[in-house]
Amino acid sequence: MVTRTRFDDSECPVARSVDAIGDWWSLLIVRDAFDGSRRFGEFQRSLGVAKNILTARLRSLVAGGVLESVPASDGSAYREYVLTPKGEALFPVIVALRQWGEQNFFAPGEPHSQLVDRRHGRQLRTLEVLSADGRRLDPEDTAVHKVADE
Amino acid sequence: MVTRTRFDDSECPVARSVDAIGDWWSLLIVRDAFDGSRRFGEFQRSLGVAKNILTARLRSLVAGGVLESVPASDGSAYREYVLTPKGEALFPVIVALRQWGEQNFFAPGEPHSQLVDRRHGRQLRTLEVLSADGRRLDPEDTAVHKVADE
DNA sequence: CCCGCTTGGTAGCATGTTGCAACCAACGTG
DNA sequence: CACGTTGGTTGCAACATGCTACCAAGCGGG
Repeated sequence: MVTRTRFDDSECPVARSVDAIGDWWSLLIVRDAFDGSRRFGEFQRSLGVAKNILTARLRSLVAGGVLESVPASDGSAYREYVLTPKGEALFPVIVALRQWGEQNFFAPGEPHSQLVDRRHGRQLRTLEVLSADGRRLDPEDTAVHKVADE
Repeated sequence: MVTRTRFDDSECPVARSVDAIGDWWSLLIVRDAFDGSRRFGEFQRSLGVAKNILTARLRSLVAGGVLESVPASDGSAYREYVLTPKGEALFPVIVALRQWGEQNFFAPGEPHSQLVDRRHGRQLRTLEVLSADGRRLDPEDTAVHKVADE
């Protein structure tokens, strides 16, 4: 039952996101959810995480509105964990992490799982940060505009 | 001295990224680095993290090639921590987390720090996952293509 | 309906990690 | 050259993690 936020500078959206996700395991759970995992056992086998940890993480993701616990799709009495719309909105986060990993932690030609366009089976385009008028922005082209309720 | 990776499924780029960053504090350090923080004390004041933790995180980020320790820019004998190219490549990750936070954890009109285009001071466009030919992709339009060295 | 296997957990304990506070050395400034 | 600042290190207490054992509720077959 975590009520207090870990990071005090929570007017920053990045800190709130980080706090809402919880920990790295949670992020990998979300990744697996995007890949089609739904059942407790699927997550557990895929991640190799201890069951009590998985229990806690699933619960906190449900509490945070990222996952939702629904009746199993196969008609059994068990439950499944599926992404809510809020959880689905994490898609760019996962993709960004994936692309960063692909580009920085694999030797050329080293095998790794790949996220592809289902329609043509081709790799995705690398994510780009764009301005309102569509220019590509690098970190130095941006600034943090403090506060301002707008 | 962490040699072993925490997550065994490390043929997955997401897991490798997560492992390279280390923990959430590290990600907030990177965020602050994008915002212009360079000195130990700046990170410490901005994050409110214990100094021993900050020491450890800075070291592991340097070891991981995300940050680099350089002589201070003001001519003093102190050192500064700046993003390497690999660290700068985390930009989309931070932006994605920021946008997710903005869109899901703030009431409309609630104040929060904002990342803007330095040229016009306007908000950024929301990140989009695109196929090679430029179509916008939702999670269900993609699939994980297992292994395959290519 | 009963027996055994699977699923989805909980409980207890050892170990690792975090956070806090105190301390400290090197730097910088008057 | 004395004193505040910067950038740490050390030790310890508290908490989180991971492992293993255990367990109850499905569920399937005979």
